[in-house]
Amino acid sequence: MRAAPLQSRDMSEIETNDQVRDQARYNPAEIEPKWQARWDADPELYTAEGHEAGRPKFYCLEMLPYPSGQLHMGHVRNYAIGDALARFMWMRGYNVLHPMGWDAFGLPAENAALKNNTPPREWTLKNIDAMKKQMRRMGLSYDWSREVTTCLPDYYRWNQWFFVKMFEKGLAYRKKSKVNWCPDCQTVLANEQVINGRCWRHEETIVELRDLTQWFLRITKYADELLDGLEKLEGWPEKVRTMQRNWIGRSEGALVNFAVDASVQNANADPSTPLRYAQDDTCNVITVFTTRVDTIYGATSIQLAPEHAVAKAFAAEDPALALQIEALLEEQRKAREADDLGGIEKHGVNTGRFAINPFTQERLPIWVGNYILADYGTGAIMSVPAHDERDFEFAQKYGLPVRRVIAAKEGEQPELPFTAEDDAVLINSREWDGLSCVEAQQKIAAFAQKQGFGEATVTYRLKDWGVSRQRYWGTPIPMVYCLNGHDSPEPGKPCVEPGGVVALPESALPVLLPEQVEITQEGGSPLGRIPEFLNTTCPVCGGPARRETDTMDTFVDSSWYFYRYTDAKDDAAPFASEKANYWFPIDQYIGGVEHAILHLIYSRFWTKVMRDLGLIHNDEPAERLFTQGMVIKDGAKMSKSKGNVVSPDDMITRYGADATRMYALFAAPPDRDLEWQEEGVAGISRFLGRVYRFATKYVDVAREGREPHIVGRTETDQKLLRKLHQTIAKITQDFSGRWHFNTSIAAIMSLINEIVAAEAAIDAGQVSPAAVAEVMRTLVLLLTPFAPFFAAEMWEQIGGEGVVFRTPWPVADEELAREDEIEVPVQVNGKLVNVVTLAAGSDEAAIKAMALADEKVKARVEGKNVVKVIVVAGKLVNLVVK
RNA sequence: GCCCGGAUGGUGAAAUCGGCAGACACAGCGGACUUAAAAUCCGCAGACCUUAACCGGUCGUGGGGGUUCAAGUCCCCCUCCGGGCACCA
Repeated sequence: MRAAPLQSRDMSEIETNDQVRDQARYNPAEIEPKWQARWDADPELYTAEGHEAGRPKFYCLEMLPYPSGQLHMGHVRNYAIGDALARFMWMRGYNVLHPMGWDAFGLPAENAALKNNTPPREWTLKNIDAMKKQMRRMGLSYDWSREVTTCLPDYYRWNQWFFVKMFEKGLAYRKKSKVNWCPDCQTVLANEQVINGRCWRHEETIVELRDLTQWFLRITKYADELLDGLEKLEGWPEKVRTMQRNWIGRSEGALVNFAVDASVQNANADPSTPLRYAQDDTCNVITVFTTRVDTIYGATSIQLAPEHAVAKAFAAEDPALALQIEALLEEQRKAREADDLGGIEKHGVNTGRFAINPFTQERLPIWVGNYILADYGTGAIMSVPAHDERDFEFAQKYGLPVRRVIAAKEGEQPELPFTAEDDAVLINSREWDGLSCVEAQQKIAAFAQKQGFGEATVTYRLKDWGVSRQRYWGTPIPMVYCLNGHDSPEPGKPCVEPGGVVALPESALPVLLPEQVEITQEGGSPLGRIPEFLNTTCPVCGGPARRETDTMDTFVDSSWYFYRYTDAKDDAAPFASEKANYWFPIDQYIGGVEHAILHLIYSRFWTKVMRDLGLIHNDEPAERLFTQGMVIKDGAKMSKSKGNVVSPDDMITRYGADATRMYALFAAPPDRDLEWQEEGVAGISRFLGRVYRFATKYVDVAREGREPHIVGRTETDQKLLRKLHQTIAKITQDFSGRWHFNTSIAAIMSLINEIVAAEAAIDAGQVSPAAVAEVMRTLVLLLTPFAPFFAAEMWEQIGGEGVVFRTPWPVADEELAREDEIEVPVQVNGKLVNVVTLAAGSDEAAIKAMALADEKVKARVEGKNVVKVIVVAGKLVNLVVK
């Protein structure tokens, strides 16, 4: 399918066909650059005003892209949606903030540096330039005066500022732990960046676990607030809220201490030892986490994760056991890599040791199980086979006793394991017998706490956010390690303990990323290889110090960028509170669902931290969130590897930006996946051509008709205006409701079909110029959010005043839109028989009479009894006959 | 296994509150214009049966049941596709 030939009218005069010569061709290749040049020359065009504007504000935001250098169709779709909304809101009289920026730190710049020997900064800025050109070419209404580029010091210095603030509040801390390591990225990843055991950027790459000391942000401190806040986010898709709920994974339960049996080992075991976690290395007490402490009388063994400290301690004294535990560990590791942790068969080893149930004083065998996760709860459980499916499976396999402690409902004999807890009642639990499970959970936990060997607790799946990255192209973490050793346990050696870590004062910020750096394949904190960067002085004692060489996760950048838009040039603060408080929360955030638990949970956390720092008032960043569907080609997501990528530039060259954008909105509702079909873009281009041809033909009529003369309306006038106002109403409604722009555009097409059908009537003088003028003027306004170049050109041609997208959105006149006749389908026994036409507003009796008088209906009813007549006003009539 | 989506003509889809299923397009077919083609304009178009043709009829929104005067839409069961979570104690 080729585009319409981009020839001018002059050329077509060579043709002999008069009709072709009369009709001006729609030529986006001429129109779009012309308007783009005018708009680019007017930096004020899309500038959001301050709060003094006196109009209601509207913050419309699309997720900022990574500057890869190329827009893809997903971007086009995302921005076409956002731009339509922003333009609509402008026309509705809102003070609109519609900014754009660049998520400009990250690994691809380093990879490109290796490949092309181009410094990351240069490569990135060049890409930004190229993509900005593409965006301008698309005609997007961004306020470029607020552009944010996260890799520039005027932005990332505030990342550092926030980091120091968080450090001071105890929200940023260093700890050694098992972390996810991507061998491809050569760096650590946060939990959220590991998808099914693989790197979020490398689908094929299995993430390894390494023990490293890393910086963490205490997102878990806000776990409950992040969870509870989801309830109030009614403008967010339920899907995203559910994903975040799952991710936070709040679970109420209890910790209980089981003393390791002193008669076998550890004579000092003391059941009242303070509660401890698996990571601790003393081993005379095992703390288990359970959500079913009510079943504690049914516990028949203790199960430890293979990595549990107590298991390790036992292994240290027993080489055979050590080998077996090592094997279990290896199994877990393999299963994790195969992404089938749930699939491995449960088994374990008996350590030969015992732990004492503090409620019964019973000795329970201690096992190490391959199904126990070290990183959830305490890494140790009490096994209650009667009331837990996994424990049951395990107990069956090893012949461990199964002891029932929950009664079934009366009359029921459910099989074990019996896991229900609703109105079930305890048995075989001594003084707790007869209590409901829920009651028992509370009372038993309270009792354990009173006795000092347990407590009620809450655990989360959510872990603190690991933000250290062993990479160059990111925000330097603004911390130093004092070599003088003040606060350090061993003077003269680098401080690695919390006491020796020093945050840089605000005056020392930003810590600039050095430009002259050798990027190597190995990664691994290249900053450590630059002495000028590494060596510094301690801001506390003035002695020699070493800088932190890790950089921050790039998700830090995107966690608060949208606040910076409100005050992008501020060099005294990340932003002025007053400005952020005017614009926030974001009224509409639009982006892909792939960020549901990455960016979207981090930025909610960051907002809460900023609120607690007193910078802002809002609890949540965005009032409403919209997640658009993917762009598909030949049934698969567009990707280089599948070779099904359609280039936006190519589309724009062939069909124009307007047609490309409009197709992205027309081909499917925005929340669904969209199959890209080039024929469809050609169709939209044809549609615009139809409008163009019609409009240019009646330009003079439209101009003349602008003079208001009071004349009676002809019948065709009425008809056209009715359709026009119905269309206004339809589109206005689509914008405020479901955003089904596909139907909005269909409505405009339908309107054009009717207008073109009336062409003969117009030529015959049966349509008044005023009506033609109103129709044309309004039609152009309706097209503005979807095809801004086209609308601007048409607006100019028909003599519209001012800038088309600052012209008020048309208001539907209900009176004009009302049909004077209605068509009422008549059914007999639910089957359509005929459609009768009658005056709008006819009462039920009139509709019924009309229906019964219809010949076809009569024929159907002949000789039968009309049992019932259902008249639905304005909808239909159904006769029930026998 | 659990939790969300989704399944409608040859294709993308529409039907927003239970009321004419298939709007609007794409592809296709027929016609007009043209020496011809492109472009453009007009028209046809769910499937099947019946008919020379008109007329007419039956079926039809993944499958099966139900509620209702009336179901793509509500209820129950099932299949398939996409996404999320998953030995989370």
